[in-house]
Order: sequence, then structure tokens, then C-alpha cells
Amino acid sequence: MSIKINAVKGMNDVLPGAVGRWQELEAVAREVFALYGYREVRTPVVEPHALYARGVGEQTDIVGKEMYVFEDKGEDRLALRPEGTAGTIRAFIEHGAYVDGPQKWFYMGPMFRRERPQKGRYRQFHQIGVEAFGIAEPAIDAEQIAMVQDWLSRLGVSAALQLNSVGDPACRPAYLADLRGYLEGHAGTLCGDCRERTQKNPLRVLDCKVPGCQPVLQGAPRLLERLCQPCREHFAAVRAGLDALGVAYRVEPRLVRGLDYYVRTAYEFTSDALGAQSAVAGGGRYDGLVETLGGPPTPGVGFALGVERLALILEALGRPIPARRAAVFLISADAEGAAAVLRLSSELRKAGVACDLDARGGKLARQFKQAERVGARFALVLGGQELAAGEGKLKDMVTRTETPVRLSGLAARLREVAP
RNA sequence: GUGAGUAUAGCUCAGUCGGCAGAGCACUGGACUGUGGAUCCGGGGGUCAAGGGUUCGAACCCCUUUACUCACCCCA
Repeated sequence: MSIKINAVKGMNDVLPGAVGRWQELEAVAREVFALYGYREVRTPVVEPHALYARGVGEQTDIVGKEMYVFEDKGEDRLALRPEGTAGTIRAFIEHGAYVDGPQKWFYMGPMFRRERPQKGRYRQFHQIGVEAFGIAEPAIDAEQIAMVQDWLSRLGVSAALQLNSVGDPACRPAYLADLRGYLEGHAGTLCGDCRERTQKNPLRVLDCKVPGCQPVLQGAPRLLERLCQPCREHFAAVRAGLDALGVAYRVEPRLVRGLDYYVRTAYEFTSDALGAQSAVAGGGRYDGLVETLGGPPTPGVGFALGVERLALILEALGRPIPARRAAVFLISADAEGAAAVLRLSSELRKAGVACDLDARGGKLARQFKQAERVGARFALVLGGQELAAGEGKLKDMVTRTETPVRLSGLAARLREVAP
């Protein structure tokens, strides 16, 4: 070997032995999303830098310090997408999809953020997300949250739902000003981080875990008590919707989302199987965003789920990784058998029976070992003896019993015993 | 960006006081000339992360660097 080349830091391989877990959760997502009327959209992994600067917000950590930005031959300033909503909205606007009334879209794919990797957080990570455009009513917020719940339950995962309202442009600015004033008044008793956050993102201060800060935070003004009437009604309706749909949640007044565009509904599904990065999915409403990005005023709600994190939860639960295996492994006992095996494999595959064989040939023992390794349900031995009789020896790899079978009609028989 | 921990075979890890580089699993061959799970016997596989220093002698002690992991920040 010459110089060894490894994967880029924070970017991981998902090998064949593990990829079944991803396929399972993706398959369930597609199934569930279809039940709720969401359709898939695929957008580029690279977008103009300006899309995120304007859409996600210059002052967010994501745009400010985590994005992969590069010049395309010195002409355009591009970025690897750090999240999926902005690009989806760009496509929504660009293709005039808003003329067709409300739209429910979903996407799945890689996102990129240049952070220090740790458990459940990677530089290339994968999100499955949905966006519902054109519906201002709280019913869609509730339906969407219920859909996440539905998806997770079908996977046997239970995650705690935390719900909050972060207000809107009518009530949040005044609240933030008050909160900042209050925090500045108590700056002396706050930790260094909090004094900084007071200016940068005062809502974050409320989430501080430093014991010394707690007394000040207890007395801080609360956003939920300062919501304007429309926000208050919206939040109440979302809660009523969740109750009607049988979704349990906890109101978490300190829940803040890291992206600037959220208004009103904000929520997060968390799991204690994840270590420090406990959020498996997060989302909320972003009513002004389509307009910010140059489209007509269009309300929107969406969420994104971390695929690596969900896979981590499934692993922690000890869930087996589903795998698609060959129904039958064809084994040749001699040269005659080898030729027959090749013909038979073609026939079986045409008939839709998954079969495999050891292209190396060789001793029976080795071929059986390979059959074992690939997890084939049955092994079929073919040699001169068998061919002369027009049959093969079918061995059940689990019970280890062997019975002669006619070669004609084999595909139909295999579909019966190894569907 | 900050902090801590770790680094020995493909994987998981031992390695005592500084004295020839080890185990289990995996792989491979045989015992078993047409049969995979067990058992037994054999085989291949190492820049002990890299570089420097101390020493008669370094996987082990010292310095530097790198990588990985976890955590902070923040987020999926």
C-alpha cells in the first residue's frame, strides 16, 4: 500500500452491514409521508451562498461559522447546504409551485456543517425533512408533529416531544427588548457565556445550566406570557390539535431553535439514547421565510430529522438490522454442475428469485461456507449425479436437512418456501 | 474555536520492573476426495499513529506532531 487516504473528518461511511438500518427508516418514512400526502423533492447539495445568508440568517452559528463556502472558479460564491429548508423554498419559488395551492413536500439527503464532530454530530450528516407550504392554520402544525410521532412509533422508537411558541414579528421584538433589558440589569450575577448571549441571542440565556444563573432566570420575563393574541390562539390551537390526535407533549418555554426563521410553533423530539446531542428531530413554523427569499407571502411549517441520530437510537434499542438475503445459494459439485448452476441462476433471477453462487467455484465446503456467510435461506447442490436425475439437492440452511427437488418448476417452489 | 481522553494485527484488547510482538474473534489451509454452525491441528497478517530524545537496550520514560473519541459552544 502507498499513502493511505482516509475519509474526511466528520464524514462517515455506512457499510453494507449497517446500511439496512438506514434503508428501513427511509422506507418507513416514505410510507408514512405518503399516508399524509407529502411528495418527494430533490434539490442540489450546492446552492448560492446568499441563499443561506438571507434564509437561515447571517448571525446564526450555521451561517456564521459552520458553512462550507467556496468559490466556483472565482465566479460564484457557493455553499454546501447546511440544512434543507432554504433550498427547498428556493425550488418552490423558482418553479412557481405556489400557484398550485398548498404543497406538502419532503426530502432526504446529506447536509454539511463544519463543526467539531462528536457522538451524533458529523460534518456530513443526513436529514429527512418535510415542508408544508401555504397553510397558515395550526391544524397543519399538529398534523405534521403527529406524523413524526407516527413515523417514530412505527420504528418502535419513543422520543419525548417538547413544544413551544417563539412568538412572531408582532410580539417577539418587544419581548426580546424587555428580556435583554432585564438580563443587562442582572449582568453581574450571570456567567460569562450568558453575558455574551444577552447581546447575541437572549433567548439562549434562558436555557443556561450554570447554577449561579438560575435565580436570575427564574425571575426573567416569559415569552409564553407575552405572546400577542394571534400567537396565543395559534399555540392553543396547536395544543388542542395534538390532544385530539393523541400526541403527548410537554410545553418547554425555554425551547429555542437555532435558526432565525422560526415563528410561533417550535418543537423538538429528544431521546436519552443519544448522549449530549439529544435532539433527534426538530422543526417549527417559518411564515415569513418564503417572502424573505423572494417569493409571494406564503406560510410554511417543517421539520428535519437526523438520520444518524435515529439510527443511533435504533442501535441502542438493540434492534436487528434488516437485510435482504438470497433465497437460495447455488452450489456446484463438479464441472457439469458449474455450467448448470450458471444457467439455473439466470432462470431463477428472471423468475424473481434472489439467488447467489460462489463464482470462485472450488470445494463444496467452501461454497457452503459462502452460502452461510451471505445468509442464504437454502442451498442447492448440483452435480453430474443430480443432473442425470433432473433434480438437485435442496438443503435447508437452518434445519440442515437435505431433500431432492425437481429442477423443473424450481422457481415456483422456491417462492413458496422462501418468499 | 476551547477542554479532556485514547492510539499495539482486519475487529476487540492484553503487554508486569525498560529486556525477542501477544490473545480472542475474523481470514485461510487441513483433519473430512460431494456438504456450512461444533471440535482439533496448522498458516498468513505489525513502521506498537508519526518524528525526535534518554538508554547497552524503548510498545513502555521525556518532548513535538497527527489522528480518533467524548464534552463545551451550537445543533439534526
